Amino acid sequence: MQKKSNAVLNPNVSVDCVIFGFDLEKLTVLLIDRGDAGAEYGTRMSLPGDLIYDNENLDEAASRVLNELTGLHDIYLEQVGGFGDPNRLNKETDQAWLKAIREKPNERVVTIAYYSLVPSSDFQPHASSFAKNADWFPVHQITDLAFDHFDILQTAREKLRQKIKIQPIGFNLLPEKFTLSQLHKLYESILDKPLDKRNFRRKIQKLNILTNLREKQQGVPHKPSALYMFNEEKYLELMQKGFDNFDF
Amino acid sequence: MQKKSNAVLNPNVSVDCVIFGFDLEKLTVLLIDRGDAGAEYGTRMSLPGDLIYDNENLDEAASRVLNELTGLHDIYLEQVGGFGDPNRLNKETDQAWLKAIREKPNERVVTIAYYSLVPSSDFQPHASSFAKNADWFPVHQITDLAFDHFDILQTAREKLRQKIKIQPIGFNLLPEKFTLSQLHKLYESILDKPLDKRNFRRKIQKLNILTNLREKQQGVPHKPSALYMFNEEKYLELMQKGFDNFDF
DNA sequence: GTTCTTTGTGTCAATATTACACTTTCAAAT
DNA sequence: ATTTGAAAGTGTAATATTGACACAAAGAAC
Repeated sequence: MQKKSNAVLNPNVSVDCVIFGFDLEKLTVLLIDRGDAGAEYGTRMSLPGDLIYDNENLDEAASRVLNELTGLHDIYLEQVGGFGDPNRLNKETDQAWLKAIREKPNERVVTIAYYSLVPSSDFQPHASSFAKNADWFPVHQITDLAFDHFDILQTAREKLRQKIKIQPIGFNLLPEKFTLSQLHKLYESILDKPLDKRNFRRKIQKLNILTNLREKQQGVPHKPSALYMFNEEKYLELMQKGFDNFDF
Repeated sequence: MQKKSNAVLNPNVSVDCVIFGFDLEKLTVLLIDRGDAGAEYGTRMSLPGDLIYDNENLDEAASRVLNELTGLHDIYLEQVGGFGDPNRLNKETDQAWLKAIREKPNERVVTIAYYSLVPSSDFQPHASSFAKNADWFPVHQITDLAFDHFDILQTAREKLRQKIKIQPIGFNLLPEKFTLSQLHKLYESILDKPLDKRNFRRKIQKLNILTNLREKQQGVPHKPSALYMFNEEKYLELMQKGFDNFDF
């Protein structure tokens, strides 16, 4: 899934990825610091993205961008949609930067945005040899980004909110073993509103898609929590019975 | 909103529109018959679409395509997403047709799909001077289309199903005055499943977004139905109170 | 053993959902 | 004028879901 031999970049179409993570407290996004001097901090940061190759489809292009940045494979990916304002690349600071990296910096580029869900534990920028200028940022702290990426981010958050009400994809953001409190916080972070603890637990338990590992957290300075796993089998059963609403 | 002066077509990006209608019985789609001899009936039909101009954004391009075909303005439009398989235009019959109409028939084209909702009464192809080769087809009858348009259609139907559970956009498919039975059938057509009459009525009435016009149908050979209008004001009130689920 | 912190649990009232059948009103036909 | 056919319109009871709410239990740190 690296750059393909003989493949040519299409000058008019790119993909951009909103890579969501969860630090067990807040929803985060993986951003790249372009490091250009002219731009202010906010607009210096951008989503990872690239022009597409002429022999790859859009999902493949998004997977590639994700893989080139993080080294990860088989990550949850969902399309957000196309963004194609004719002036989306025309901010001065963005133009300066494009001139440095693109053969044809003035081409109009329509981008297809994706979001992906990565267990933060699977990718720690500082420990990795990839992507020295990439890092996780809490979504709440982000107020501006390069190009139209802030807009893309907000749209991706909205899609994620919608999606999680229909499918329990949140598990893709958690380590394999997790506590109900972590899951609770994750739902609150995504939906951006508080959820009653007891009601949340009742509801998620009734779905019957969690396996209680009968294991406890170790070394926490308070009552240790039970650990759970997502049970894909039971989830698929549930879906077959025609379920379509998690509705938290 | 006609072709813009000095504007140039982008060879790599198009829009395609899934234009939904409702004949008061079934959900329909506006398709174009390319009329090419080589292709079988199904694959001869396509969604209306066009390459984008370099100075218009994606929504504008979709509105333009819709307007050029139907003459209509201010129509409900929603993006479905990007479709970009490298081989999406490579079926033989499609290639033959592209050679007849495009300057560069072999260019790779990524398309951004939209769906729109049109009250069928607002556009009758036969009565119109536009689009002599376009017509409404019941979505259920469609088994194949040109390019990847069948795939696009199915994705658009799914998006519409999702959307109507969250926002009462169905009114865009009905004439200004409509009966509860028509609304009922519309929901059944979109969700593709039967809904209990009494429960449907109770639920939609409780939302309190309909105005009873205190008028009756004329000339029907059975008990005439009361006529209703969608009340946008009350709908906006409802939304502000933080409502997000119609869930039929 | 005291303190701090987080886990984990139940009930009740209000609301929402589901399943289900008969009467009414009109036009058309006789 | 009466009958017929066809769709409109209406209520209830049983069940399930939601939302609001508070305190005891478990462990680590001191």
